Amino acid sequence: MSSSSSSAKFCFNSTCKNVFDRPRKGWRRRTGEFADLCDRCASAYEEGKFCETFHMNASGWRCCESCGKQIHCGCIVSFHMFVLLDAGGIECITCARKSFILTPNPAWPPPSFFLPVLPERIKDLSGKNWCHIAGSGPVPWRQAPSMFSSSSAHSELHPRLPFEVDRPSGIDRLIGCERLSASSLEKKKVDDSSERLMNGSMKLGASEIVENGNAGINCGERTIPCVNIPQKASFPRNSTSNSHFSLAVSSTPINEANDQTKVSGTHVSRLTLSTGIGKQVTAHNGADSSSETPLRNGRPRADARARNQLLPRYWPRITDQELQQISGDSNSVITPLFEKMLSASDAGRIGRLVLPKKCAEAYFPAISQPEGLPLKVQDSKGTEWMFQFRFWPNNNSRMYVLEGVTPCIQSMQLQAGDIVTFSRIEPEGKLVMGFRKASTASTSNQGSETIVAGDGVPMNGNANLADQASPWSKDEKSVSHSKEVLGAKSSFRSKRKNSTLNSKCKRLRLENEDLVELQVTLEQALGLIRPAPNCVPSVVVIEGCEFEEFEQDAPVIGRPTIFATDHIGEKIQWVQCEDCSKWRKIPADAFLPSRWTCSGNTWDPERLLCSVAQELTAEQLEDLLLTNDQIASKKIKAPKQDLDAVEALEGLDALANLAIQEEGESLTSSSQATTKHPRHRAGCTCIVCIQPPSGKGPKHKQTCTCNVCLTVKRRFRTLMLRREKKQSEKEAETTLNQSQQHPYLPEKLPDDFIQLSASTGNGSPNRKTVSSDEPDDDPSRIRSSVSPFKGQIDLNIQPERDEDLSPVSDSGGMIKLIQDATETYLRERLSSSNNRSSPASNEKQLGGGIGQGGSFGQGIVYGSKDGVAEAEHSVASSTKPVASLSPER
DNA sequence: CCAACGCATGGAT
DNA sequence: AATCCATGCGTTG
Repeated sequence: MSSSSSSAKFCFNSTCKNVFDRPRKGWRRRTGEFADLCDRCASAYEEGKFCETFHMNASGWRCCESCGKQIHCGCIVSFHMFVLLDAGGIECITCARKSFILTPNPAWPPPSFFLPVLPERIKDLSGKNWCHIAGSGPVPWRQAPSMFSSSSAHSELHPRLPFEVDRPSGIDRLIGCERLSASSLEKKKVDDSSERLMNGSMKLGASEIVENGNAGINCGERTIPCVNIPQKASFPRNSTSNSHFSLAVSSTPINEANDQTKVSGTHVSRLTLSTGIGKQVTAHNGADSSSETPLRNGRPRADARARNQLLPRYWPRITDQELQQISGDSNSVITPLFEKMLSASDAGRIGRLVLPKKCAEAYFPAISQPEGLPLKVQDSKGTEWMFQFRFWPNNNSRMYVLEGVTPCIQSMQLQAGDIVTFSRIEPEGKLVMGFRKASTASTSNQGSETIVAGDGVPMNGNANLADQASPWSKDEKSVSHSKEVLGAKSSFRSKRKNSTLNSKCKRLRLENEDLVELQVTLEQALGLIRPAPNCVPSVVVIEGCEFEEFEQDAPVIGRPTIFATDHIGEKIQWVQCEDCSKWRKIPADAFLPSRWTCSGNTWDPERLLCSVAQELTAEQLEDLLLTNDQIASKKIKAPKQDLDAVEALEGLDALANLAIQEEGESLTSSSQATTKHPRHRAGCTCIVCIQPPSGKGPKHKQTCTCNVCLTVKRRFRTLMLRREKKQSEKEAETTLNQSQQHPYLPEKLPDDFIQLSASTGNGSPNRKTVSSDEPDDDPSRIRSSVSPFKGQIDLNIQPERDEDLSPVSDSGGMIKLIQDATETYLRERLSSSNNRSSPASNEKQLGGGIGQGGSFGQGIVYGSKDGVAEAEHSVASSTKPVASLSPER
């Protein structure tokens, strides 16, 4: 756009236009080049008087909320000299540094984006290097806005920057939407800074305007451009509209685009989408800004301030698509408020969604009584839900919860780890709840996936809002069908959460990438498992229930289908294409691979392509899914008379889930524990996830010798042995063993232990049928073990926790189990003279490994059911040893 | 006995 | 060190 740089012969200062022979460097432009200024302008710039000199009459002068210093917030020259406050107003960079503000607008870019850079950026701020700030590196959202701020003065002067192009439309749109009140609009004029926020930022801006309304005006006297490094800005005054900034951004040239990206994480996605022109997207953003504030909620400005402190994890990262889906065709403007990853509790049956305090206080109605009040929330499909927004007194504080969310959660098929987003539709002010499934990869049903780039920013931001590939229609009833999710695979990473997964993290969180959107009943899951070729599964009978056990080779996992009977009474199955989500009819006896697409529909050549419509009408599908769900739930409840059996079922269910998941993608070492509870994993059916919150669910005592526990023990042992065996075999092929006795081998091993090793180590018994109390399952063995662990099996232990895993504190039999298994493992290794690992490593296995808990826990021990699941899972997919259990790995 | 309620606890930030 | 918030769990109906 403008000529400024090197080749320019005219002063870049549009108000000057002097011709010069030897340009002097001014501020850095977004392109990375420096504005070439004439001597006079350059001097002014260098002296920090540029704005004062050239923009005195321009709008955008504001006072620092802290020190009162006046700053021209409307131009590029000084854009980095201040930050926008969420609550409105601005703060000069000096004060900002002192108070560490940079709190992102809730509706803004992912923290990951800016946070890390923040400090540096601040540093840069004082420097006149725009590039650093806007161009090359992440820019704190607050500043970002400034880039787009409009300085009334300037449009005429400067050649427009690329990103300015679209603004007008944005503005129009904004106005059209009536998002901004007259006053706010007016303020905009005066108050550039507030206006220019992009996306989220824009919202901010808007809010600021509304909230502080006068922020900009306060400074009335623009006389004293207080700020530091005046640089020249060049934005058309119109650009003020908040919303538009994002648009503008999108149209920006590459460099600038990049900058933008950095500027606003959230936007990024939008920008991407709306590359060409600001679309509604923009509108959304912009709109938001205006609406977002406390005003709306009738909250005092103080609240707004509080919002500034929203934790990054709650920052909404709604994508354009999501926004569009929410707003549909309407002219509504969506203001993303916040988002939250569902915890096990949130997603459980309790029906209580814990709301981040700050978010609740900032965006939800103020409530003074614990009872709170009913809150109507619309989902992305337009369905309205009524929740009770309330709080519990907690530590002199409050804990806000949304009660009665179960139906909604189920409707959206959400699980722990999924993310719910709260937005507000403007101008109605309605709350909208969207969601983003943790898994994305092939979630065809959603028609969108959210891939998170390394930086944590959704790259193609899609439809988080659910499977509504369709524009929202108020009439459309959202129906939950667990089946719909069956094909879902998880594959996206959430960098955000990664940070919490370090070793220090005792409670593993559900990582998006690990999430499995599988919700199948035991039978469904088992039905998906078929014996591998040439493998005869043994059958385990637990409390009258028979379960196939694949001890030799991992079973084959099939794709979930829904069995039904067609109109002519013929038994069929319905299966959902992983790519297009369409449901296809296949023969009842067909067994599909876990990943199945229309192209595999060999039974119906006419429907080999995803483009071909599905036979089922929406209604039929709904019925089908509903029916399926009902059947599934019945099946689960049926055997409830026997707790143990139930436990087993649940465990197996989880196992099945895991197995299925694994088939889709290898299990990462990280656990799929839900947000905070190690026992909860995708598919977890523990008390929190599937039981009432009372905490009275059945638990297994350490001394429990129920069939479930025994089975767990046995299977785990089997798993370990099998794993070891395989590994040994592998190693044997490539390595000759040298060591005879491992110095760290326990001196004394139970006799039966050895037997066990010998018997199971060489080959798994191919039992046709085994009862849970078969010899090798003898729990007494474990109890009598010499192991330092005195505890009995406690299926409820939290293996993830170091303390639980340490010999000293171990209270769980599972630990014991692990210990035994490990010993077995070592023993076997030794006996087979297959000693490849160094003493040290072995030691680690024995002690450190266990102590670390994380390792074992992740792979094997989780609560009773999970324990079973894990073990089973491992057995089923014997090729997938638990990471930590395998020293060689 | 089950569910739901709501406060308490304690890990994480 | 304070606060947040996920989950536990006692209490109540």
